[in-house]
Amino acid sequence: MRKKLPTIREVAEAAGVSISTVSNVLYGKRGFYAPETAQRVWTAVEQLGYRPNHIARSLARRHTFTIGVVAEQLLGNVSHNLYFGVVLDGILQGATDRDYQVKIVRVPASAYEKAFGHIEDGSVEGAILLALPASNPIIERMEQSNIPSVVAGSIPPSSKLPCVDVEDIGATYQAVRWLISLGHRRIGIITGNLNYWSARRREQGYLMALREAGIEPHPAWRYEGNFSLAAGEAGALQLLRAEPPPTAIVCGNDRMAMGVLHALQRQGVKVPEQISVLGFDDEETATLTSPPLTTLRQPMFEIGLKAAELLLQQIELGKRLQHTLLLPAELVVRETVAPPPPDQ
Amino acid sequence: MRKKLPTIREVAEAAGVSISTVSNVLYGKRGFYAPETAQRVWTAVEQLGYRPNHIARSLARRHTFTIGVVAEQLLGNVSHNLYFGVVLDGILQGATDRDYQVKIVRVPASAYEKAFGHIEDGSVEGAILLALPASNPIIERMEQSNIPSVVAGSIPPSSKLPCVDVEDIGATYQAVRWLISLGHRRIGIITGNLNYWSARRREQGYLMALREAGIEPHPAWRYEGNFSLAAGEAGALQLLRAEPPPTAIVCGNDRMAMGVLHALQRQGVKVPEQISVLGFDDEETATLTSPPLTTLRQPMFEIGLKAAELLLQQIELGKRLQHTLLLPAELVVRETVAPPPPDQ
DNA sequence: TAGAGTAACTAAAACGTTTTATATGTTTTT
DNA sequence: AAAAACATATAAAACGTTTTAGTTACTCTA
Repeated sequence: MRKKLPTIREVAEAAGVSISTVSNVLYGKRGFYAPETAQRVWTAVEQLGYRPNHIARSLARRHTFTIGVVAEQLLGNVSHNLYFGVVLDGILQGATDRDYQVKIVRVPASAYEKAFGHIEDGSVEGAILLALPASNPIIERMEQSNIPSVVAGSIPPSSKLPCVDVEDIGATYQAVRWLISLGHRRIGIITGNLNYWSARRREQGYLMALREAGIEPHPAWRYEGNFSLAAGEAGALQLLRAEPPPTAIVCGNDRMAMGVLHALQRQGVKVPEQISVLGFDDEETATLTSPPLTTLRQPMFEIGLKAAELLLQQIELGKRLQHTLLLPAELVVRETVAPPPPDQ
Repeated sequence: MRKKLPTIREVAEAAGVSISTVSNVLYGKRGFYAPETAQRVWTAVEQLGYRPNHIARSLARRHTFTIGVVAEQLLGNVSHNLYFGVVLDGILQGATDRDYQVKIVRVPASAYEKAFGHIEDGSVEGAILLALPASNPIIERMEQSNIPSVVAGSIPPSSKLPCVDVEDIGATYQAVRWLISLGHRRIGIITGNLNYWSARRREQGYLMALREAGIEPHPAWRYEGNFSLAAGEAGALQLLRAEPPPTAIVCGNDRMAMGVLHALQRQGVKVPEQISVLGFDDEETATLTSPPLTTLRQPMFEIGLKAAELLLQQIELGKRLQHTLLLPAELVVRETVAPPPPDQ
């Protein structure tokens, strides 16, 4: 079905020159050619619709101009909502800006060896590990290999790989400090899936702020969720059963915060009068909850963009940069946070 | 930085055989080898950690085992919410199932020629056009080329390309018939961005049902949106100003339906008592609106999966299949639709 | 007027594979 | 004992480029 693409040989023939001439004319630089010759080459190229074969070029130049993106899954049960899509978009931007192409490989933990093959088969000059859960063996595999790599999002702290992420700890720490300054003392947390280090880090920031204020975190104020709506609802119900219940709930992401809001509303608990709620991400629909969600905005697109840039830098410099870039999160104040109700 | 990967030549040397022997042993089939020789090859492979270079193989076999995914952007202003991510996940699934790799190329309408180069450079055996707006010149470009292609989602009806999509027209038609059967006569619509044919088709289904029931669509009951929250809000406000206003509003997607719900609530309009609202997509958060959104569920993952399968079929059969696969949408009845209020 | 220099172009090697055609022994058949 | 068949292995061409190292034919220079 597919017509064979014209090759450089056919162009050379059509223009009555050698193939080296074609190549040299096409990419300038080497050698000097008579304008008339160059013209003949160009018209032959035009006429045949010639386009250099990327595979052959890659082989000859030992340069594929392609990076890989490694993700466990773009979406699924552990709904990281739109995170993957947006970060990926940033990566794509960063790569195409520098004329790199992007191959994406899905790495189910169960088939990581096969997936790793798609990375280590010479088709890719480097890879971005996109928000992988700590359980995925591909992380260690990539570390051992000497393929230039950058992590975007969640990364185990043990990893030596350069990384671009949001400033989870600091952002949560600051936000919880703010809650404390409003008068909250009983502050609960619904974490994301702890298999993701971002979830752990957000909890860490929360704990830092609590400890700093001399508040002992209470186990009944903690629920281990998984970033899903349902986890938010379940978590809210459980935290409500604590005696006394928390006056504020910080959530590992917006999705769970929405679940919390929903559950609280059904229980007749007023937000923010009785309980304050804090999200993370700033999804588009965070403006739509009632009341609108106060949350920490994560610069997803930029994470992808910067990760791509950092990777390309490494590739071009030819050495591993030990670099960690933490982008700030922005506190977006809406209406789910207020001072706690007066104690009775 | 990156150690050179071991080549087949080094393996051959280590095993004391020729490179043809290594290749033949590795991929079985051709020739017959003494078990002892084969063993030597395998251990050499093992020891050196040899992995065939995908680029070189592609060149030699005239087969890249790679497909391209062409999208304008994964997300952005025209927030197609999580659509791209989920469909892409399906594509990835379908491709990896058959051991194909996936290259993804972003095609801003402004730079479509350059992007097209990434597809027509021989690096890809076929392409999936992912939910492109009609305005993107890449569509026509792909049609003219003879690269096997499949459209996933939105496609202009003029296109001859095989396509996998949700059954936009039928689903909307049925749903609007249902509204009519409940007693609605004044039914409004907030369309998606008409640059996307899916938006047009949904409107078409709506019009079919209206005309069939002898209802003349009223221009004041129509708002041209763009799939965004804000468009939903704006649309609702405009439709409310009609005299008389519609008793039901069908929306081009859930995002806009959420905007509608929000605006209606602010205006003190009761849903579904005074106005019914219908969405499209069934996002996870559709359960969370108040009241929970009645909507048409679109099988996004499956669209991607089937598109990939169809493309691989075409590639392997070597001919263009003139196939259009429309997957059914499922009506998910929640609480935003009810019979219209009695006329006064 | 020989050598050096230069302008314009090209042959051939290289990239790392697959695959076709062939070589080299050994065994079996006639 | 020659021919055929078989088992095992390999040389070399091919894939479509880039790039290195030339070559050829002029034109200067001394």
